Amino acid sequence: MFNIPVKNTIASSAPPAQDLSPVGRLSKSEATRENILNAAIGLFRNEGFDETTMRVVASEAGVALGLAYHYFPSKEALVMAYYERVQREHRLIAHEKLKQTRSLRDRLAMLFHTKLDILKDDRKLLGALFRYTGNPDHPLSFLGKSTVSLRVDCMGLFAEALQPERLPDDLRELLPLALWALHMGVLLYFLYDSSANLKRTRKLVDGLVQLVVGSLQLVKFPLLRPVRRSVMGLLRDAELLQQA
Amino acid sequence: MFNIPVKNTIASSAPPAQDLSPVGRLSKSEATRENILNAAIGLFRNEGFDETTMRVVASEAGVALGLAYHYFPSKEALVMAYYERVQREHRLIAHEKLKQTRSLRDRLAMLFHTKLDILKDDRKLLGALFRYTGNPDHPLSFLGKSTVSLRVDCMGLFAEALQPERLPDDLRELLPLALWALHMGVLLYFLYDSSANLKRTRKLVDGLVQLVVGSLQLVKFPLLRPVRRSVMGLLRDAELLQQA
DNA sequence: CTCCGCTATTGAACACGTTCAATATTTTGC
DNA sequence: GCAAAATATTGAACGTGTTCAATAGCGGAG
Repeated sequence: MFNIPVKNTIASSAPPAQDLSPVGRLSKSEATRENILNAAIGLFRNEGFDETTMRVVASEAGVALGLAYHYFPSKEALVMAYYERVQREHRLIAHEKLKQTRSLRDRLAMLFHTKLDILKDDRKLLGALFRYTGNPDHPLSFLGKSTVSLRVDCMGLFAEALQPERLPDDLRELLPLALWALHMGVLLYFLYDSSANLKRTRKLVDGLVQLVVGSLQLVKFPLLRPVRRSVMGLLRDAELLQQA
Repeated sequence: MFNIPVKNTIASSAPPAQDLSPVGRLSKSEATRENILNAAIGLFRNEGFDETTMRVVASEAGVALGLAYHYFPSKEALVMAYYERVQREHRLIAHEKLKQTRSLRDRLAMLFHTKLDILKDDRKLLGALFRYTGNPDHPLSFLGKSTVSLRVDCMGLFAEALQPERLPDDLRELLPLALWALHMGVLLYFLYDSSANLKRTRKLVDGLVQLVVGSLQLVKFPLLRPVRRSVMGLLRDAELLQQA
């Protein structure tokens, strides 16, 4: 179900045909799409998501209302497209920095902090992402089936950060999921953080990472293997982890 | 701030003129409100939240569209009113059962399971509650300021369940919040649980409760006091717990 | 009883997200 | 080059949540 973080490496190694034709390397259709998305992101950022109407998005992008719906099935889909960009950028930045970071603690902290760097001015955008949390079947639920790839992508980064550590297999399977969940919690906290420059969120991240790394030492202890087994069993039964 | 379930008792102790006139002990205005709410809940349950229009709610309740908005500021407010009912019912049932339940494990499990009993057919309703998770300032955000009393109420039940246990002070302060958060997580899991009769959610609850009670034994261990202190400090800094 | 103020109630109007049939433009097959 | 198929683009129309000015009904003061 997951472990597909190689996808784009494949794509970038085999350049497609339209690479030369229109502006830059984007086809006209792709350019229009970007246009609309950029207009939307800018407006959402400045005016807020609810305050921005699709009519204004379209007119800001210089196209008709209907065209926005040709490229994006709904207003929230624009936010999801934004988040896909965020994720892509996060992967690019983080993947690079992971190589240069020695300790697990620093690697994890870096992953959290770079994500916050990307999102820091986009609270209003991020908030809209949570709108379908309670609608399991909605294509934009960030817990739903159709957003698997986003989760996998993020978990892949955490797995990479854990790579050099000596870890029992069960933890290596469990931790990316746990860290992804923690990371979602941090994003939620960030949305509610009114302190200047995300001071509180940053501090929380440092504390949590410290705690995670500390607990990890404890949990790796072989004596606790049966406890880990029962937790893994619980999560497998709940289908939060793949069946062994 | 809370503990105000006496409102109508006051009304009935100083009998005004309408005491006999309408149904039960409800004033006409209260009856209309209940009418609209009941119509809404029924429709949400059967047709779904998004599928139900306010016009249908109003006509089902036998009133004009505008009147629904006189009693409820928005469509989602109907769901919040529903959830307040749920919470009240949960308190009534659980408070009673808490007295008859001996072990902590059983008390916690009972709290979770009775809540699920109440909600089991209302997935579609519950889902709408999560709609404003990402809007900190929205009055219906279940993490926001205006819904404090709901959280306090729920945490109170957990505190009550922990009452007879011998616990260090910090844990007594921390656990209700932690259990509330866990309980929200379980509700979210429930929304995504497609197994028959919530089988998976029930099993998850039992496993989690077991895990919580088990960990509690471990965490109570005096040797771990410094760890607890640092966690408490982290949560206080994050203002997730009140300043000491 | 009558007038006044208050609440309950109405329904038309508005703005917005979304749909869709129609039109313009580009691409493809020959 | 040209017809045809595919794609891009338009904007009017629809349904829905929400607002609000206007009306009805009721309870109490004089």
